[in-house]
Amino acid sequence: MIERRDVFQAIADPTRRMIIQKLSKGALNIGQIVADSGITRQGIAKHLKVLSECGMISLTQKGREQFCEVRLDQLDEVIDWVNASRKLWNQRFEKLDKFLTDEKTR
Amino acid sequence: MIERRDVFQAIADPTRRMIIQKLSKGALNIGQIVADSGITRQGIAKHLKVLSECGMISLTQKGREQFCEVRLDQLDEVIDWVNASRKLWNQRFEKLDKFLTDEKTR
DNA sequence: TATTTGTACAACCAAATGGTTGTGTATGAT
DNA sequence: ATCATACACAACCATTTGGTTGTACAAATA
Repeated sequence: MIERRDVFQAIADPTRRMIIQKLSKGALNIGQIVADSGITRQGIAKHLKVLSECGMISLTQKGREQFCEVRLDQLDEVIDWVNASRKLWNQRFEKLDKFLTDEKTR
Repeated sequence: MIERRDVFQAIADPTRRMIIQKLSKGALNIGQIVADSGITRQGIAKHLKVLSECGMISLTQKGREQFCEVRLDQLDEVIDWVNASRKLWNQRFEKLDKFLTDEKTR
């Protein structure tokens, strides 16, 4: 089990998805993310570390506060993968179709 | 840590993504999935269990063979979540825009 | 019938995960 | 100067994860 750190893993955890949704509404400091989350600041910090390592968020120091901004373009990788799977799925019977067409016209 | 079993977790693992891609080209039995995967049949079986519990694949007994078929429509949930996040992101400055417009027309 | 094939089940393992508490340390406000 | 705030770092913990080996068994095939 190598430590994987990619967007798929980033969005695998419900708490991290919650964080992403919160940040989608605008940048927040850590305390604001913690508020009403039901888990400790340290717990949130760990999730932020993961999100940061995946390039899903960027952090900016501002006085004693740390502002988090989400980078939603990273989610393109997920969309791309899903679309690739669907493309394969749609092409799945093309070979058979081609074979049957050839059969008929031969 | 409650045992989560959802589509996000299903696609979090690279091996499971590989399985989904393989199955996107058409149904396969377990042996065919194992071939060239680099991991043991038992390892694959565990991943198939997860995918099955997430509703990502359906299994059909056929003699002594077990055929796996992928259910790509389950991925809609992922697409929906990504789109929802992006919508929030786009709406993020609407309130501010509205405020500025009101300011100007007052 | 004997053997190979396709699979299932159980136990085991190290590492990762998702939390916690406890402590220290800057920064900003009173 | 004091105190509250916002955070970082470390240690700890139970559970999950992603594999492995080993054993057993039913279905095809020779």
